Amino acid sequence: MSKRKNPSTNNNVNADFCDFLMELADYEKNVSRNIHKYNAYRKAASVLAAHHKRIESGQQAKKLNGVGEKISKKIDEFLQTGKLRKLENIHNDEKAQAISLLTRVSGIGPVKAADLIDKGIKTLEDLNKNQDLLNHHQLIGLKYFENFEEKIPREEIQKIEAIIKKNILDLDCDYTITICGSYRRGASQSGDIDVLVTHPTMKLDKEKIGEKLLKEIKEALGELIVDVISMGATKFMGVCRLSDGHLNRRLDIRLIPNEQYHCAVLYFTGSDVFNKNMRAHALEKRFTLNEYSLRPIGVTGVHGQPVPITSEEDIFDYIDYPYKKPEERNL
DNA sequence: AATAGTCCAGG
DNA sequence: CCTGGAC
Repeated sequence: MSKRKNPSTNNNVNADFCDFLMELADYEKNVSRNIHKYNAYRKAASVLAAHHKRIESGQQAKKLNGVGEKISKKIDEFLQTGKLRKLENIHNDEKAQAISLLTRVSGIGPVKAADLIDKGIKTLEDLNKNQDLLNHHQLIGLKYFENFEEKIPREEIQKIEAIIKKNILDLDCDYTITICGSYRRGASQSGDIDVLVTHPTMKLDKEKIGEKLLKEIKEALGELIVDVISMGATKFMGVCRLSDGHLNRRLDIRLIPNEQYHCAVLYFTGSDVFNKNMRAHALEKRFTLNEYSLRPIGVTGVHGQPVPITSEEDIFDYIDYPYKKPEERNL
């Protein structure tokens, strides 16, 4: 997923509130470094986005779970004046603006951004002149700054998918490959490409095998891969590009042990809200569901052994949850 | 009190 | 080992 994220904005009658709340959220995370305020603003934005009636007053908003006194007052101020003093101040604060810019570079977080600004580095040009201060990931983030903020059209991912599948299956036809994320849910564009791979020899007990397989896979993709951000035993993070006329795209590849593949595909397909709902339902049925497994919870509260899963549908069946196709998981 | 938890880089 | 950052 890309670094810039906004709450589902199609036909959202409260979008203007959500916009300023999300901006305040980013400010709290990146500048104030207050993760709890960040979460609070995001929660308020998401509950407002889900509310299909236009909010007419702070008092109305306050009835929603996640909106308290402070945000309610901000909504009143925004309704009355069309702006927020707090946000105006932030816009006029040079340092805050510089941090907001620098943290848009992949690999630069709030700590690194503050450190750079202490050294007088505030713009992308400054970064370009001081590349010695950046690690490998940050250099790639800078190199592809504009590309990484562009959405990827579905048709392009389809082409990349075909190449990835062909190359990996040529290597060994026993691989199973699934592109997850919003692409699997049918989205017309996505922020990045998230590939899950498994192989019959990838068993839970023998972990060692992963490093070799992942390197082989990366090599097999050849010139599709234009940069590597990180590469471990189970996860590759990098950059890919189709040969002509295309942008550089974020690509992640994860090697998953066999036993966990369907749970991982479910998890990485999302959406976040869908996962949360499904996990809550699992709990009601006394199961615990995560990215790795589905396990029963005994009467004593002890987690049992993972249930054997042979398909994504299995997971739904076990917990009596009506099966939803990936396209129906866009919550 | 606040969502969780893991992977990888780098020091 | 720990921290930062991404997911």
